[in-house]
Parts: sequence; C-alpha cells; structure tokens
Amino acid sequence: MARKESDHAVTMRDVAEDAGVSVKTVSNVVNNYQFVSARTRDKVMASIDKLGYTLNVTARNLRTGHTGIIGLAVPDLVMPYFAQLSSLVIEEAKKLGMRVIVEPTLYSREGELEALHGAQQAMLDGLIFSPLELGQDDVAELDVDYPLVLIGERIFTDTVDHVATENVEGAKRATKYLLQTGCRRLAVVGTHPGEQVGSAALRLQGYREALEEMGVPYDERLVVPSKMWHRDDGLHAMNMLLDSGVVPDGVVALNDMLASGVMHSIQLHGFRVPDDISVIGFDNSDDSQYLTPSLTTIAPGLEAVARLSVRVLRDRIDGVSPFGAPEGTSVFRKVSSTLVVRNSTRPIPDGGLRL
Amino acid sequence: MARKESDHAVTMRDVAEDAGVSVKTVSNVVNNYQFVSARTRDKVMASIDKLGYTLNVTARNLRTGHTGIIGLAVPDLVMPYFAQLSSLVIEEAKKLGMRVIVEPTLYSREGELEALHGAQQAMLDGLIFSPLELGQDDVAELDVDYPLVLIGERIFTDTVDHVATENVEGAKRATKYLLQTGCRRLAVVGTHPGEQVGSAALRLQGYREALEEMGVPYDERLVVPSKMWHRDDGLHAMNMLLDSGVVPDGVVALNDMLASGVMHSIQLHGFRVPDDISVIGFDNSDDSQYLTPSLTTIAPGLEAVARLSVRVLRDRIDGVSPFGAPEGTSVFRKVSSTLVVRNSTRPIPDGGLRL
DNA sequence: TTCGTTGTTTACAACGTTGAATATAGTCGA
DNA sequence: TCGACTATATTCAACGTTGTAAACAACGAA
Repeated sequence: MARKESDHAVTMRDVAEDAGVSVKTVSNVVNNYQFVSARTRDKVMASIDKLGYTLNVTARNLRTGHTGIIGLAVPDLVMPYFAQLSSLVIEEAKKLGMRVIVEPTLYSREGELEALHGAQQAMLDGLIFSPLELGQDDVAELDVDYPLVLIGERIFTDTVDHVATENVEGAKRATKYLLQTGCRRLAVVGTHPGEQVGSAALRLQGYREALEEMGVPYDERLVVPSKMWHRDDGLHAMNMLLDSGVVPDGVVALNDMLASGVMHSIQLHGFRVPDDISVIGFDNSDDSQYLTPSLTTIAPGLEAVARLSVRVLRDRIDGVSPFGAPEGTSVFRKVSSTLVVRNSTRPIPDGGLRL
Repeated sequence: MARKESDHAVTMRDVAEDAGVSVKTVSNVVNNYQFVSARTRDKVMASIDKLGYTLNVTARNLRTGHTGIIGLAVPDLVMPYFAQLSSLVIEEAKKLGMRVIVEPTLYSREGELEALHGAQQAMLDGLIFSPLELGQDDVAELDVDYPLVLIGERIFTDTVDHVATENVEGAKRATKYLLQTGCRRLAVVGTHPGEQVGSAALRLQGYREALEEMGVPYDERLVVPSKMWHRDDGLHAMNMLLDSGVVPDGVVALNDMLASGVMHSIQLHGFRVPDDISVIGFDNSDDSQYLTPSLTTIAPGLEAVARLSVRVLRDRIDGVSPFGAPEGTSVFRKVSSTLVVRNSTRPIPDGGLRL
C-alpha cells in the first residue's frame, strides 16, 4: 500500500482561501512573480506549508502549452556509448529544468520513424535524435512540427539543427598518432564495405586521409571488415588477419570493443601490445581504461554533444535562435574529439616523427 | 528550423465542426468508445485525417488525473546491470502503454531522496525505485503519496510492494555448482566486510550456505574483499590472493566484471581457466559471453524483475490489487535466478557429485 | 485636492479534454 | 399505435492552472 488516503488533493483554491487572497496571487507566489509584497508572500507560503500544497504540473502544462519533457531517441540503452550519452543528456537537461524520456529505437528503421512521429502525441517539447538506420534518403521524414536536434553524422540537411562528432577527424588523429609512434603497417578493423554515410565509413575515411598525409601507402589487405562492433567481432577479425599471415605493426580499431577483441587476439597469437603491435580504439568507453594494457583511444567528447544538443533544443523550444543563428537557419556544430594516450601504444620517439 | 508554422493547433472542436458532430463524439471516436455508429466514426476519422488532428495529451492528463508516465530511479545508467534493467523496464512499460522517465540517483543518498520526494511534483503516476544508499533505517521515507515499487533486497518493510532478486540463492547455486564440478578450495571475490544488507553481504551468505550444505569448511583466507566491482578490482583482488601464495581451484566472483578481472589475473599468473581454476560470475551481463573463456554465471532474471515491477505498479495506479493481494497488503515477489553454464567452469563429472 | 505613477492584487476567461447526466433516434413487442 | 427498451449522440461542467486586462492602493508631484 503505497497510496495515502487524501481524498481531495489540495489546490491553489484551497491555499487562496486559507491565506485570504486570490487564486492568482497564490499562482504568483508559486511562480516567483516579482510584484508580490513580502507580507502576502509569507502568508501564502505559510498556507502552502500548512496544507501541504503541491503544484499540479499537468494543469500548468495545459495552460502554458509545454511540459518540460524532451525525448531522446537512441538505438539502445545498453551499448555503453548510448548509455553514456543518455546519462549526460539527462544530466544536462536537469540543469536546465527539463526531464527526459528515452526512447530506444532498437536498431530498426521502424523504431526510428516511430520515435520521430510519436513525439508530438507524446507531449514532448522536443526531440534529440540519434539516427542509425535512417539515412540521407529520409530527409523528408525530419520535417516535423516540433523542435528537433540531430546527433551524429548520418544525415545531412540544412533544415535541421545538428550536433556532430568528429568521426573523420578522430580516426585521422588516431591513425596519425600511431604513425608518429613509428608504425608503418597499420591495419584497420571494423569497416563496413560499401557504406557511404555512417561511422564506419567516416572513420575509414579518416584512416585513409591520415595515411595519405603521412605518405604511407594504403593497403587493402590491412583493411578488415566487421559488421558488428562487439569484442567478439574484434577477436575474430584480428584472428583472421593474423592467421592469414599478415602481421601489422599497429591496429586502428573503429571502436573500443573491437580494440579489446583485437588486443586479445594479438596476445593469443603470442605477440605483445604495444611492443609488437600497437592498438588504438575509438569512443573512450568506460571499459577502455580497465583493459590490459589500458587502451589508447579517441574520446569523442560526449559531454559536449550532450550539452550542445540539449541547449540548442531548449533554445528552439523557447523560440530563441541558438548561438545567434540567423532566423530561418539551422545550427551545425561539430564537437572536437581528443586523443587519450594510454598503454596500448608506444611513446612517440624522442626527436619527434621520423619519416 | 524544425518548427512548422501552424498558428492554431487543430483541436477536437475543429474536427467536430468539420465532421458536423459534437466535440464529445470526436472524443468518443478517439477513445474507441463502443457506441459510435460506423458512419459517424468514418466521418470523424475523415475529418481527423483531413485536418491533421492529434490529441492533446496534456489536456487529457489534466482531465483524467494521470499521465501514463512512471519514474525509474536507479543509481546510474551506465553500469550494464542498470542499463539493462532500464531498457527492460522501458520495454515492458511500453507494452502497457506507459512511458518512463529514468532518474539517475548517482549513488547518493541525496539523489535517492530527491527521486522519492520529487516524483509527485513530476507528474509521475508512480515510481519504481532501486535503492542503494537508503537502507533499513529509512523505511519512513518510503511512506509516499503515490504508488511505489521497490527493487532489490536492501530494504524490507511490509508497507511497500517489493520485487527482489535471488542474491542469496543465486550465489548458493553458483557455489554449489562449482563444488559439484569437483572444486574444493573455493575463493570468493568482492565481499564488503561489515556489510549487513546489500548484494555483497547476501551473496557471501549464499556462498557460505553452499559450503556448509556440501560439508566444505569455510576458510577466511579465501575471502577477498573489494569495495568496487569493476574489472580492475577483480584483477587486483585476484593478484593479491595468488601473489600471497594461496591458489584456489575455483573462484566465485560476486559479479561478472570482477570475474573478468579474476580470469585475467589467473591467466597472467600462468594458470588456465577452467583447467586449473574455475571461475563463476553473477549478473549474466552482455559481456560475459564474449570473455575468453566465456563466463559461467548466474542470470538474475532481470526480465522478470522488470516485468513484475512494472505490472505491480500499473495495478496500483489503476487501483487494482496486484496478484490478488488482500486489500491493505503489500506484494513481495522474489525472481528466481538461473545458472548459465559456459566455458569458465569444468563439466560435472560423470556419475554426478562425488564427495 | 487631483492627477499620474508605480506597485500590488484581482476577476475572468481560457487551455483541450472527458465523466456524468441527459437527450434523441431507432427498434421491437404488445 | 404506444410505450419500453437499446443504441447513439449531445450538453454541461469540470480538471487546476496562468495570461490578460483591469482594479485597487499608496504616494508624490502638480
């Protein structure tokens, strides 16, 4: 029995009556309206305490037309990346006095469309959406009646506000760093052959750009695809590579889970990380520092993603132009990533890069 | 710009006017009221489509007095255990037409109290609460004005509905299983010395009960404490044990993360899992099957926890007695755990248990 | 004294929906 | 044909709050 018996909930009317003022005055007190005399305020406060009044948020919502709840549509809550992102978004929203309903889209196109179209029904003030299945062809679906902020780099359109992470730049930085530590035969694990948009393609692109800039030839045999990005997949992919007799001196894993599996495979094959083969990951997941050796990785700046997306959304909800964007323009922000150096890579040799 | 310009939102009144019926009839159609003639229904539906009407959920909430939103207060969204639980609760709630706001309590007493007391303000119909800091002494805090369901085994009171997991029984089952596979010197990793309530204490209790039942002596030296339960902590704890010259033939790790670290430590010391030392975990986390070797573990039945807690809460919200509990009584359900056998333990020898 | 000014409080009417009670058709047996 | 029923549709008044505009009070300045 968790329900108390309080037949008739206390309303502003009750408080008003008890304090001998009008209902609107109670409302004014509750909302910290500036022109309320100290004496009236005290009287009302006393009555509120006495009667145990709490504001009926639903009634306010109806009157004001918004709820203070935003939606967050992500593929899944269990993947560390999205769990972390959700956590940060909730935290940031709380700072701004908003609450969050997380809608898992379950890696399905259907789920993503449902989140997109159901938001209005769902009394959400706005939606932060991290698409995975929806792509460039679905731009039309994004033309919704409520404030919407996109996260990621899958869809590009200048009609929707957008917070992106540095996929290309991050992978490029990772690859360059390995090259600077002296690696010359760099494998990349987790690619999605044929993919155009999406993290795998973008990260591969970063890898290639880095090679090119550093004048290291691109070698197809060092590119190991893997549809999924679990630890397991990294293990298998790396096994395949090593078993086929190709031994790189470094591996760029397209995320940390893959990196974990890759390191495991390397060790099973009797090589040492980083002495024989360096490994770098992507995401800076919570686990990465607990691996053995701890994993050098790219931190995508999730805090910034969370902070920016929530703020932009809040501004749209309030009818304010975020970051002073001109009327009718959408906002695009790319969050910079950082390199987190740990023990799965060798130090950069004294005297810096030697070609 | 994600906001469309539709000055005046379409309301039931507009639909009613267009269809030539009363507002209440539109409401009846929307709510699938049974006594609406097919012809009227079609007319109204047509108008709804034509005008692009969507129900204003907030207005309904005000009128009906509930929102269809429940709260879920957990320590954290990133820990796989809670991420998984949240995921399942969201899924289950969705099946029953409810939505979930997750409130991370951040491992703090303050956060837990805030979740507990803020729920009413927050237009939640009810709350599912997984306490970690609040304990037996805080029973009074649980006397709230709204439906509340407790998850876990930290607090016992017969005034609040409660869904528990099998901590004692699960650990007992794990321990017994290792004994049945032939282990005789079983270490336990991750205990919290001095703790009375809480997973660590309960799981240790299960370990002791199993030993006792099987007639194996309890040996203090095989009990390895660890405040935190990360992979890292398992590694250190096991290192300490092995380095001190104590080599068990099996390890009961109090969760899967610990087990992962424990296995790592064993391998670093040149022993094999399970040939030299068997390892069993707890939680059946997503990762456990990807470890090498894959981890035998106890699955706590999170799906059942999610399902039961959401259903009990729903019943309370609807004023229905869950599971036919007598009026004025609270419900207590313990979810049974299952043993998931993988490759970190040896098979039970033919002929069954040999003492 | 009177008027304006500033500060404070109030009356009224929404916001968009649904429960309760009531009215209107339609159908059937007597 | 008439009432008695059932099926369908409507009227009315909330739900508890806040925006708008208007009223009131207090106080100097004219």
